[in-house]
Amino acid sequence: MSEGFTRRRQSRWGEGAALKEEIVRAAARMLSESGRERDLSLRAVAREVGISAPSIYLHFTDRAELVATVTRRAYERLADELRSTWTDAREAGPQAALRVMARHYCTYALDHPRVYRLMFGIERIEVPRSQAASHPLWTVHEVWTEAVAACRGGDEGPVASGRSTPLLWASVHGLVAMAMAVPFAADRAQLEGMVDELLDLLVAG
Amino acid sequence: MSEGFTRRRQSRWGEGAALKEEIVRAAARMLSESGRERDLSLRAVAREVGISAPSIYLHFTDRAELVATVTRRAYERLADELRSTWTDAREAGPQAALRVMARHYCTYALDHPRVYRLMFGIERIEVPRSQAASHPLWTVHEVWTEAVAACRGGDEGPVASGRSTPLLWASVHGLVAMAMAVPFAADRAQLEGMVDELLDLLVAG
DNA sequence: TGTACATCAGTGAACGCGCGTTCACTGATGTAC
DNA sequence: TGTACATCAGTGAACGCGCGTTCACTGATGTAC
Repeated sequence: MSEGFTRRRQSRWGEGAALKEEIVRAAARMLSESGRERDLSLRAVAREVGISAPSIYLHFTDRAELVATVTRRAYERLADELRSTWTDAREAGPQAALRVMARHYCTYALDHPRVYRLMFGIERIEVPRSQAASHPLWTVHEVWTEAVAACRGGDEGPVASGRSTPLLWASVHGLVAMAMAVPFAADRAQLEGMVDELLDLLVAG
Repeated sequence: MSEGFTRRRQSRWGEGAALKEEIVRAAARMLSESGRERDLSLRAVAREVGISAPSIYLHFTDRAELVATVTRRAYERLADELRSTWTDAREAGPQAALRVMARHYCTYALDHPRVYRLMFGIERIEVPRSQAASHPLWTVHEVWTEAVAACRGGDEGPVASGRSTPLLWASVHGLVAMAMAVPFAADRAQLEGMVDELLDLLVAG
């Protein structure tokens, strides 16, 4: 708290919660953008917002709660983007819309690798059974399910009915995750081609 | 370096390199097993081996080099396991062998999540073009390619020839990575079922 | 067989770092009279 | 309109932690004579 650093103005009475919003947004921004920090540190977030580190404790019980909040937002945002992409492309027919949506999914992942990693990185954050049903992951799942269902029309299709969504989603995830894991810059055009091919095979037109 | 802690015996002359091997093995073990540490720390590895932390610098220039060495080993080991699985199952026919191999791939990932994450986590470690060709990743790729080629026989099949290996591998990766990312314990039987289904579609029998 | 010396394989203590978190506090904003 | 007080929104300094890394060193193992 010393040198050229713009300190945030204190909120007015009753508006203390505004800071909570600023904290979450700053954390999300830091993950999306440069993300200089190894992970997401309270002190770095505080610096970004222009407050002292302990102020975060006015709104979050600990680091884990902040991370959980940011993660939940990320799921919701991804689901929103997918849904609107799909809705917008809907008039071109379900297959085409699904294709556009899957591409958008990849773009989102490639554009926000740290955020995507927070959601789908290989590091399970166990959750009690009671909370599992309300996990924000399901909002993303729901969008995929709707899109896939619209394509299948009835109950036929190359994949058994209950499995087609997870199979499709996980496969697309695999393509983009592998592209991001491999130690060379991702070739987006090639990735798109493979996603298209995958869709052709899994939800035959 | 204080309490009940068994210190390693010093190597004899000319056998200093033995320690290097011990360090790498300890690091790999720690990743495979409990992995209490957030990541892999030099001090934790030193504790495990029974040496002082600075001793690591006798064999590695820095932390990054140790991690790189462990990672390279992991790729090689995965490739070895896949190759021998495939070879062993070969007599049952290429399709069946590929299936067994893909299952083994999933088992490896589920059994060594931290190691798998080191190899294929969503965190690109950029590498200069010159080293890209010799990246240990290719040893794994090679095994998949051979297995897929054996299944396709000629040039026909549902997927365009050059893409079938990456498509298949990345999709299987997606299934297992998603199973590991989701906040509930993975259901191995269900995963196997999906892998089978995927193989049926991508390398039609 | 004994002793001085070279070399190898390591160690202990310390550095500065950023971290999550706690604590007693300050200062700004509002309210009662 | 002024003043004492309550309450809210935040802060500064400190804690203990484990980390990667550097440095000057020690002690064991071998060799020359």
